[in-house]
Amino acid sequence: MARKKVQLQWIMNDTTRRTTYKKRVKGLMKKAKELSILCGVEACAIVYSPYDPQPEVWPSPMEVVRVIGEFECRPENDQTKKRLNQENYIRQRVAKAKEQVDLNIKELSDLMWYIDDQLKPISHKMEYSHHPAPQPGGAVALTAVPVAQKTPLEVALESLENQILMDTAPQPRDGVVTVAHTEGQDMMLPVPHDNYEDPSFWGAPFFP
Amino acid sequence: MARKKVQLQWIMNDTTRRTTYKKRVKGLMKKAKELSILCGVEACAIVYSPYDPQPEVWPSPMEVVRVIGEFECRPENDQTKKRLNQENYIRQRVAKAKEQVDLNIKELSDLMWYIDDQLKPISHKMEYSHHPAPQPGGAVALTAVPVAQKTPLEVALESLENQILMDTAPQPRDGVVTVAHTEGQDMMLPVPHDNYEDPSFWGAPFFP
DNA sequence: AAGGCTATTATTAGCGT
DNA sequence: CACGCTAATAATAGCCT
Repeated sequence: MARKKVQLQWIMNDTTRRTTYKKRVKGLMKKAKELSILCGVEACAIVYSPYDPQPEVWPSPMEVVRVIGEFECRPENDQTKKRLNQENYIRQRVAKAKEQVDLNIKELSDLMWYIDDQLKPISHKMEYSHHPAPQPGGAVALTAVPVAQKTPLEVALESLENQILMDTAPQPRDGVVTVAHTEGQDMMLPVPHDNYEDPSFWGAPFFP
Repeated sequence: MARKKVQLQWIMNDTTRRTTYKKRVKGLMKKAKELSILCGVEACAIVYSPYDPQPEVWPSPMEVVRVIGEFECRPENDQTKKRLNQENYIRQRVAKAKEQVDLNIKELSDLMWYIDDQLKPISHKMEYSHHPAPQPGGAVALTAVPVAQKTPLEVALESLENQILMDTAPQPRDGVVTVAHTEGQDMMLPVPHDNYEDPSFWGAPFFP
């Protein structure tokens, strides 16, 4: 839709096709995301292509599998109607948001724990006292201190972030291969990060 | 995209939401079809909604199942693991988690604001002083108080939750039909939480 | 190939029927 | 509610770096 109207047919030129693919996949995922948010519906999209080793998906591989499951089982879902109640809605919202926050905090904690673990064999002499291994679900907040303007959580997060980055940046660590993952909900974030190309995975080096 | 720019957030008005849903699902499917034809790639889209007993799919139920099959069988591609090193991974993880937490907190705040707004016309006499409308990005944390064992955030969340439920439960509110939608970001966490069905949900009444 | 940058086309929000 | 009609916004093809 631009400069020239394009015919709905396979694009012969390789470069053009690839470029168009990249642009449109992005646009499609955005549309899916918008539909989901605007109308509060579940949705998923999958696109295979010779341009990416992994299929492009939305909202995430995991969610796709789940949504797919529902599709394949296709049982009458009158359950959806049960949600159409304001009270339940609110309850769910609160519960979900709470879980999310807890999970994110736990993630940070575990992440730090993992980093500590990774650092030990590298530098036994280091003083770790400045950032004791976080206790699942607690350590993060414990580092929080009263500060004007900023919330305790923000302070805690910044502190945690600084520690992690400080501990990590200095020494390059190989052996543990990792990747980024694509995220759904990106559109929610003002920051640009739609370009992560790799789906999830991470064998799970640190979660028990 | 028309007449007026719409914010990326759950549409409160039932009629409007349904109308938008119908239009956008159609548009999404069209986009999927175009992408598939123009670039010669396989793709599929599934959208569940309380408006249709059967999910909206493209290209066809049968094709969807087939495409899905490929996706589920897709083995991990080790090449993707080599793209990023530990440091970048960590940085991204931290940034992501931090953003998530911040967003979730803001969501709770806005949710409370919304509830207050909804309650006003119902009970003007109520004393809202016990839970002042949250200030975007700050109120939640501000309600936190030092408590042993629990983190300030947990306390704040519980407090918020109780207030919301307390204010909501009593009076049934209809008219505002809602549904959940699935969100991505789950894949970030190696911890098991496949059971969360509607993470974020409610677009973002707060994102600029 | 990966990003900007428009000129254009495509999509669609708000209305009216 | 489903449709048709536009005004506006959004997506993006073709170029250039």
